[in-house]
Amino acid sequence: MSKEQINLPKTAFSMKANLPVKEPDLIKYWTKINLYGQLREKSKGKEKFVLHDGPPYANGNIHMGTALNKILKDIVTKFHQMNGQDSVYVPGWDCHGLPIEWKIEEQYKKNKKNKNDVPIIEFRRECREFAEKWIKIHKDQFQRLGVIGDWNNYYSTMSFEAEAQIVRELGKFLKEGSLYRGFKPVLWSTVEKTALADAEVEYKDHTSDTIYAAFSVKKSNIKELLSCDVIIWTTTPWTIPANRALAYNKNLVYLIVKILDEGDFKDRQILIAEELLNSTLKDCEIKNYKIIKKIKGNELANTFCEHPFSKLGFDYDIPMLDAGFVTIEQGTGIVHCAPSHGPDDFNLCLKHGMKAIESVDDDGKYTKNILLFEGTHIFKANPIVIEKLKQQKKLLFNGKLTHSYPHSWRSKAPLVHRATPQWFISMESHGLRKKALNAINKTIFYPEKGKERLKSMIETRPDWCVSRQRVWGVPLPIFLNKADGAVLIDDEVIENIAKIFEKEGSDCWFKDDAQRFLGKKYKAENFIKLSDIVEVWFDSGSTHSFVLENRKDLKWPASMYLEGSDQHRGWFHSSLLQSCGTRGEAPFETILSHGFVVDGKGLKMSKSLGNVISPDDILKKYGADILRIWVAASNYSEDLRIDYAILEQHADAYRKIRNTFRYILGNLKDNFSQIDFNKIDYTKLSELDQFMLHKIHLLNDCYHKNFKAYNFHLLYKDLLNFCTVDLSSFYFDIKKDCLYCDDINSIKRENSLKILNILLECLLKWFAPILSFTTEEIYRLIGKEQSIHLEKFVSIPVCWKNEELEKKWEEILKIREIVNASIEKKRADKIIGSSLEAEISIELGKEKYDLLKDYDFAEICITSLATLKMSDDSKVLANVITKKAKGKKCPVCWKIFKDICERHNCGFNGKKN
RNA sequence: GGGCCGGUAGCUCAGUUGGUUAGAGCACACCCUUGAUAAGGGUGGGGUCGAUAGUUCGAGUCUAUCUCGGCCCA
Repeated sequence: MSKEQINLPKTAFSMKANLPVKEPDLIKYWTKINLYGQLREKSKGKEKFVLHDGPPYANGNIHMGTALNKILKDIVTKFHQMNGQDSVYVPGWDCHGLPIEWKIEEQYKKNKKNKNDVPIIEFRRECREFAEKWIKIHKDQFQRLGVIGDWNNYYSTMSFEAEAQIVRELGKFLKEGSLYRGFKPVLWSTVEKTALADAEVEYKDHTSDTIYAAFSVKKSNIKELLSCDVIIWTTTPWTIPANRALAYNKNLVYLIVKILDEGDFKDRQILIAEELLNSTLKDCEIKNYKIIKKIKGNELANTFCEHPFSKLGFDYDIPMLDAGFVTIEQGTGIVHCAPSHGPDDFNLCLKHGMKAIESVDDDGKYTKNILLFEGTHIFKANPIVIEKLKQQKKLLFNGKLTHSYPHSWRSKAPLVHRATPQWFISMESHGLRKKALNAINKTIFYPEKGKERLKSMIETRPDWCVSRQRVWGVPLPIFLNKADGAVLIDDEVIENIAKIFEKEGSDCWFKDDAQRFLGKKYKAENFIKLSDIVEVWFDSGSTHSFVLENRKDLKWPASMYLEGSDQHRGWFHSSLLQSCGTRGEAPFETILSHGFVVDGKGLKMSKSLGNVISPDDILKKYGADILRIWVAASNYSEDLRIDYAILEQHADAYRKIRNTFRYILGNLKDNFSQIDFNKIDYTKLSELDQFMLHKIHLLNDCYHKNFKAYNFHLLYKDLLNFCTVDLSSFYFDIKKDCLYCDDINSIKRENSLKILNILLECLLKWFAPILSFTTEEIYRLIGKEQSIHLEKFVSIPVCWKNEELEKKWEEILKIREIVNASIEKKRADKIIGSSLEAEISIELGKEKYDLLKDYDFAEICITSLATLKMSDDSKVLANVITKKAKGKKCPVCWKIFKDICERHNCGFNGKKN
């Protein structure tokens, strides 16, 4: 039969992808051939591109956000590798910190074990094992996504090497003098004499003393304020002795009110927020009053008050400061600030150069820093404060309030905010803020808006608190002189500690004698060894030093940091500060930040909404390549939506791409032959083939332009459109006739196959960074010796660009559309079915006719016959008349001829003569 | 509550310095094909550009307010 005479496509490349089954085999292949090793070997000496991995926390299964991040990193890495660079990716993990401590404590609880009975060393060992366990799990999960990296030599913040380097890095700040001892309020239990983390706090009802206290105005730009008392309301009267400032909100409206009732405040003027007037009057039982003046909040700038106890020795200025945290929910619209006793207070005062002091000791007693109250327990101080306020005629009113209040989850005792000794890195003392802002200016951000975001955070952030009163972390390598409390600053000691940590890790800090760390120069008996640990953001902020600088295969600074947009506050931020403080420059040249994964409606994923999709679900149902398409097709500069409808759409697109490959492979019978692009005899090709080469050139240009701007979603869209519009519905559709029906030795057919070979190579390489598995599957199928990921991008000869030809073919395509519409009409009228049943006549204006008269529109429009006529009307675009073709159908090429099909020389009996 | 970012067809995305009737692909519907066949081709429908008000001869684009959502902070 006729089927034997034609060249139908044949390929081993299955239509069904079956990715969940095939992908793991490809991962095994990559491991077997040591792909990562080969990549490094092959790109020795090439320009390095180092995407430095932001370490995920070694805890819990990966979620969509992590998957997105890793796939984006892999896509970027592969692009640069194929672009001819040595693109190195070393994955890492963040291992110290509270969340892991909690996990271990949780296990203790289950086993009825008391944490305090467990030696620190034992506890830390369990934390380390926990982190190790999750690194192993993550490693498999990340590799399953198709991520290529140095999985055998990953980095971790708990490696001995890392712990040692973190000590050295801290040493630099210590030596410089920007690391200083200060005080910062933390939630403190006076019963357990310990600080508590947020998660260890329970909120329950507590009855507090409340006071309305008066701060007399000392200096102000507003005349009427000079004889006025600023009224504050607080539930912690015991913090009044530590007061240093008053906070207002510049957006509120305030009133000066004269009190007419009998009492301490008769005929005195008070300042409160307009919106809180009524509630305050009611609370304080004020009946008669008069409003004197209305003041806008912003007019309160540069106002200073005196402390209510100023006559008792508290004789300092109390500035009024603008603060966003002042609201009209409760109180008077003016908030009393004691920097040692509240985080808001602390931050606001620090911003204005007022640091917290040690006002209360471990037991809860006032220190010598608080006049009149030294030695008094804060929980017994309220009545004394109230009494003294009364004496000074500064108490407008006092009462009780039952409200939600933090308590310790263990002892159930009420907690207080208490300034404790902490270690800070100063933003100002050595110009850190300035250095960091400078470094931001030199950094390229994708998308650009990231720059402003990071900048505004650095501009306003307070000093960096790097100490934690915890155990699972790198010890703060600090000794204090017992005699005068001075910090020991000595390079030799730091280096000695680092050397010891390098050898055996930092556990020894908690069990060995201090003398071991001090060396021979100092006597341990004269020093106090700190037991604080370094906050984990300093750990991960230091990765550039123990990863980028220490490894020969990497470079400093990194070419790129790539993380979720939350890391402007996190890793981008801490790395920038750490590096600017120690090296004066950012550890990255560019920053790429991506949005968050949300559900199909744009809502965040949560268990309660039931809209959570895990990477594992997708891998099982669709495979990693579909997930990778989702990443590539989404605009990462905003939030990325995902649900099963969206995934289904991408799965459809995948099928289209897969079938594009299948068509090519089928017609090549899986025999790919490498074409030297520069040796193509361009002039011997048909115009249609030349047009395809031009399209390839155009697409390649856009591809590289989009890759350089990291616009993957535009790049992917171009590729997909090329497959559907240019190839499937145009070039492939037309070429079927030639490929199936022309003589195997015909030059036209041979040339077509050349184009298919070129297309296959281009498509494989264009798609390889995204469809890492499928392109490799094809590479295996066509018998390539090496992995696709070892290849470089194609280089397209400039001579393929042919704009004149493009103009002409754009016209032809327009005419083709008109022809299609005309054929469709006849089809709807049931006159014809297949387009080969049609014969068309096209009438063109003179100009177009002259341009196109030699083109075979039967081939272009896939009809049996096409005639061109010149229209009398020169303005006519194209008039098309479609008729049912008369004659008989050639059993080989299915075209309809009046007499015989010359190509197949057949007399319509299905046999060649 | 504050800061920043965003809302264009069912979906993923385009939309230059404000300027014709807001585009593409997919999905959908209908038709064709049965020699890419759990494929392929053709045609078509679908948008008050989050809402309102304003600036302008003219607004998806500029301004204000609101609303919904996200991140960070509190």
